Amino acid sequence: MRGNIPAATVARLPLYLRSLVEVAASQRTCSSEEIALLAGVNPAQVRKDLSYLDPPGVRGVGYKTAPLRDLLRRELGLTRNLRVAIAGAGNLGRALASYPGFADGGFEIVALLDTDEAKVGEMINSVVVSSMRDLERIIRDEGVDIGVIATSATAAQSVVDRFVSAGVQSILNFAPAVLKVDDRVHVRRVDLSTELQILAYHQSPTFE
Amino acid sequence: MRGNIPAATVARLPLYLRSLVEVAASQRTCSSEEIALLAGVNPAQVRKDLSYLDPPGVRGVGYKTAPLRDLLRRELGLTRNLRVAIAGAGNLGRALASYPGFADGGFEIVALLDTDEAKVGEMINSVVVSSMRDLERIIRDEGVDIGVIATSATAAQSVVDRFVSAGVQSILNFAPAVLKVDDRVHVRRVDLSTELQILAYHQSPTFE
DNA sequence: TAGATTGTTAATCGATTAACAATC
DNA sequence: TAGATTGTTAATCGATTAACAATC
Repeated sequence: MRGNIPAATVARLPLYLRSLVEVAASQRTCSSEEIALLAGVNPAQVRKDLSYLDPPGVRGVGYKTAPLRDLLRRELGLTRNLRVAIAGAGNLGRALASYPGFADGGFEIVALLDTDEAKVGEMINSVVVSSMRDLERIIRDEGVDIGVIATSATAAQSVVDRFVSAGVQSILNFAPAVLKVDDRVHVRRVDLSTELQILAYHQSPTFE
Repeated sequence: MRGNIPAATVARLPLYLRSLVEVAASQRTCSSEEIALLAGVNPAQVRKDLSYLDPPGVRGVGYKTAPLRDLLRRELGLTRNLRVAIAGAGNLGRALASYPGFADGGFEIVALLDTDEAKVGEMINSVVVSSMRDLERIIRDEGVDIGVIATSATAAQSVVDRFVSAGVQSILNFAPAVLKVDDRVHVRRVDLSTELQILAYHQSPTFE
């Protein structure tokens, strides 16, 4: 049942989970149509996506809200309290370390690393900045599951190489760079300037 | 020629542009294979995508680097110096205001808004924080093209409604919420906790 | 039973890519 | 001319969604 869920479906599961958390407060069951409305997708899409997970759905009634929410949490691995290290304690790294959505989702920021020794020892949202030199030791000692790259584009590749060598298999990359990694490593790219440029396209004078 | 470019193609243009800026320093021409390697996509994809733009390609030789770079800049609308307002001067809003990739891409942050009057007047990267109450006036006076939502999820919908009413047609949403807007408005969602949750999926014990 | 909604199939849609003719 | 690489077609692949049988 696992491992063959399409990537596009996996990417929508967090959206469904958010919708269910919202609905769970007031309803014991909810329909694919309600979930779809909150998630901004097609109801058939919701049913198809959920069907991969053997969901607690009852024909003619809907999905049992709380059990479906819990199923999604389990499937996404959010019951495991994953440990996150952030490389780069610049403005972005600091903002990420303080981002409430991370802690809410069961993620724990266990390290914030920077090459600037002047920043080492500084406290940001109850995480102490460590030296980038200690990256390997920290990953091992802290049992880091996920690495976040909030460094410059030039530093990004070497940092990700060190993360991967030390055993980190999941990377969230905020640096404006395309990282080259082993096929087994999962990289997700969040590229702020790319996003703005895509919006800029729709602003072009010739458009519409 | 414009307006019928597939969304998936548009989303890759910034990646090609970045590759070309890199290559332009040392090469007068470059092949689809070189661009593909740097952008992390298939060479046929590159040729197909560029073919929508009537590119400066020469069979047997490659694309003329500088003209192609400039064409991409024009197509993306980066020659227009677009004006950006950021709603929310929390950690994320501040980090965005200071993000070098924005200024580099020809985007100008012209406003940073917050409901907290204590923050009003504060200076962040040469932008003064304004009161959220003045949103409509600022959008008009400053000629804002793109709105960035860096508020809480609860405030996001009302802020985007005000942006849209005031004439902003392009929105970059960092709030963990699905915004409901008119079809003509372009919204791009950057959801940090969703990205982490997708990575978490690949960390699940049952996976692989 | 009538009404509702899931689960699933099959059709549609769109995006990716292999292949190759055009041509520098 | 031989070699290279674009531009484009057609095949493939995968994702979305309409439709409906199953069933509460």
